[in-house]
Amino acid sequence: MERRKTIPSLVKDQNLIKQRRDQMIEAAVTLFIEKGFYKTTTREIAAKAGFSIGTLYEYIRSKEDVLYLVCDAIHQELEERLRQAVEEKPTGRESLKIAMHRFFRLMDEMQDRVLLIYQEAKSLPKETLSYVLNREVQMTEIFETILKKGIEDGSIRLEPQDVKLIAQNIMVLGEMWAFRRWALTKSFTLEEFIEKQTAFILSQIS
Amino acid sequence: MERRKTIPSLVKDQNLIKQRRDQMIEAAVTLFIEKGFYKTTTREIAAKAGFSIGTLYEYIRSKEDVLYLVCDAIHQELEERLRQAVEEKPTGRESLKIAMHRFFRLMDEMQDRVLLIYQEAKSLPKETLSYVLNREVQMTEIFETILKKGIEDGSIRLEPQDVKLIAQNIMVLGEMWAFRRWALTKSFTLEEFIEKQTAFILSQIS
Amino acid sequence: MERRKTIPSLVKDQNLIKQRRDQMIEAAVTLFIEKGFYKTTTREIAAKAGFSIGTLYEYIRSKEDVLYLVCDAIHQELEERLRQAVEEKPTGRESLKIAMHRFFRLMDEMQDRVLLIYQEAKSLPKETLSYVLNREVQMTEIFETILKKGIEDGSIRLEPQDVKLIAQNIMVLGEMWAFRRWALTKSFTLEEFIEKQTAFILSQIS
Amino acid sequence: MERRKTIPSLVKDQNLIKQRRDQMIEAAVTLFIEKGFYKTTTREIAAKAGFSIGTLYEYIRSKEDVLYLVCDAIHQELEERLRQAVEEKPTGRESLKIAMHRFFRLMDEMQDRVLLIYQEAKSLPKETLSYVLNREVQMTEIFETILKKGIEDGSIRLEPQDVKLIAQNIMVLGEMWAFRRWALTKSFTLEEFIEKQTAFILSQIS
DNA sequence: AATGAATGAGGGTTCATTCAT
DNA sequence: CATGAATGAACCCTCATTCAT
Repeated sequence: MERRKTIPSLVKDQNLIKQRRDQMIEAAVTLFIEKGFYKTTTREIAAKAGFSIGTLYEYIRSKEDVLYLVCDAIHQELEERLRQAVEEKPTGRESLKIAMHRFFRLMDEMQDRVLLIYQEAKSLPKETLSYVLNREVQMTEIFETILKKGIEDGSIRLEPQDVKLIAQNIMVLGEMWAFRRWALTKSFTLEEFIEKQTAFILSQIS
Repeated sequence: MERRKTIPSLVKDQNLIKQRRDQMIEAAVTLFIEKGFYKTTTREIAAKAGFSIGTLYEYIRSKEDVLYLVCDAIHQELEERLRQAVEEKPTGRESLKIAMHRFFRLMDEMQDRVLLIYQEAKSLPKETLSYVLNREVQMTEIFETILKKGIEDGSIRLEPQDVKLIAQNIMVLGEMWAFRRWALTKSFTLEEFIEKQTAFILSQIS
Repeated sequence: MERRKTIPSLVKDQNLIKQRRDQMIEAAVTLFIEKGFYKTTTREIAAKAGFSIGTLYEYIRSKEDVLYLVCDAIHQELEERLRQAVEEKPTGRESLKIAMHRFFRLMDEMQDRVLLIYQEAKSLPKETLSYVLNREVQMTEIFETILKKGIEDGSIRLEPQDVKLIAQNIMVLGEMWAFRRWALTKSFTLEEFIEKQTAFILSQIS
Repeated sequence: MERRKTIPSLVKDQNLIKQRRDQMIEAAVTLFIEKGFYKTTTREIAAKAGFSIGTLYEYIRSKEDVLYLVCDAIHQELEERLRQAVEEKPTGRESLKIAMHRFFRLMDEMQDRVLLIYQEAKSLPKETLSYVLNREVQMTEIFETILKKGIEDGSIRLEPQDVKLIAQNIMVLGEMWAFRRWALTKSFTLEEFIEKQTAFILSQIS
């Protein structure tokens, strides 16, 4: 499995690296969402981050590094918050219900950033890209784990070979809210959407 | 509703415009898939299309026009082929089944181009973008129509207010194959995927 | 003395040449006044003249040829109308008075075109430029002739060696109305201006 | 009144901005005189100024900015040197005499640059153009002031409403030497020209 | 460690001119 | 004689990256 890439920096102080990179990620996220990766200049990122272009390049090697840091940070947050949402409930089925609700709300809250990674990640160098895709897999695995638990405890009825597919379906239906909110909000509120999609999935696995 | 944009050309002969634009679309599709919109130069497009950069600009005003033409052409093909796939079957349920099968295979065949429009359309000027999004809506409406027919003839059981959601779910599950094939093919063949997803949707409307 | 240049044409029919060139001069004058020589394209000239770019190049060899034709036409008109204005009066002094009045009014009427030749003529190829400058000389000579006549008939008192200078002063004061009308009209009407400047010149030759 | 435009620069160091812009103005003046604004490329300006094209654009936003800087610098020098030439003499009449002499010599010395602003200023964007025209007005006002002083101290006899006209006549007769030197030098030396024109003007206001 | 001036390859676009029809 | 599609050199400008201070 692809592991997290370490972006080299000319600066030694690890705390400083973290601090400066956090600044630049925050700046870049805003700018990338607003104008996209290609139309954002490194100068703009540096300016918004509050330091000079020279300093920017002390902490990264290329503009693509910023994109990687941004994608990584978003995925990080996404995954972290999804994991927090996975509460231990008596049954896998209950866990799944809660997890899906949380996940869907997460997609709503982080809509811009979700869109960002899906639209700009392709601009990453091939090697780095595969790492980012792997984050996807890991997130899906969270649902796989819940599903398996449910199968074991009997609260979920599902062929083992279909676990992956259902997990991916959940992911996709969640991302759907981020991608198609402009169309969906015409007919549903977020809560209605969640209710229905959760019901659909659950009906699948009874 | 946004209607199709007409891109002005310096050339008057409509047949020639169609011919040259077809050439340039074909060239651009290949290049955009390979390296993305921003990393493709207008010169490369012209060269691959078989004419000079000057000629390219006789038929478009800007690079963004090429992107629009490309997105439009892909959507056009997508929609056309989807409509062809919608056969008249005795029941709406049967129609849906066939349509979904065809649609999923279409997503497989046109994977690259589907990815392309989803990743690059955002680079279109705002106004043009809304036209492209509208094509999405129109495609979804094809499934809505089938669903409604099925409700009427009793072969599909579904609350009318959920028609739109199910239609969108179908679309999303189809696009899923284009977006996540790299992950899905590890577990399923296209046919298995189709079988399962169709069953998933049908189980929801029985 | 530089003589009028003949611009070669691929077309043989002299009447047609005159007709087409008149069309293109009229179009070009408007466009050059509006946007200047460099910002006007040959395509625009052809379009405004009512024929195709191909046809344009049947009657000239280069864009500079159009500029020459335009400058020549304006000078032609200028000189012609100035000569018409030079009436035979009993004394040179009277002739001068009338001629100046007419000349100043001419500068008012043809302001745009006068400005045009003074601002764009410099873009002519060197050789052609000297011909255009020569038209200036010829116009000045009109006033020289009148002055000399006045000296002879005693109505004008002026050292012969100063004839050229006074003639040029008259020209310059006239062109002044074309160049500085934006400032002059704040203080004077055309008639006031003429009155005063004529008096100014006449007072010098009494 | 239009005030001086500030051209933004990406560089912050004000001294550096002045230094680099001086270099670029010097280079541009030479080139513009030689080949005109449109036939001079930004690369040529950068090269002649001694830096790269990238550096050029650190100090200006567009080629037109260079033209503005050039026009501004020439006008600046023109006005400065004209003001220096305006010595305090006992009478306005004496002041005027001296000022005209100096002004005419200035026109001789700066002939090329005077021609340059008169022929290329029109290519400035409208807004900027009006600022440049205003410099003209300010220069004319120098002569207006002297004339008024002469009227007050009785050394100049002139209707107040004609002050502006005479001031402009002086300007025009001076510029005449710049514009028509090619014709005038056939008959006069600079000193003769000055002598005669000064006498003409003075005879007007006695 | 931070700065920001300098660089120049490279991109999108224009437009005078040609030439086959 | 007229047309207008094709050409490509050349232009202006951008911006990621470097490096001396």
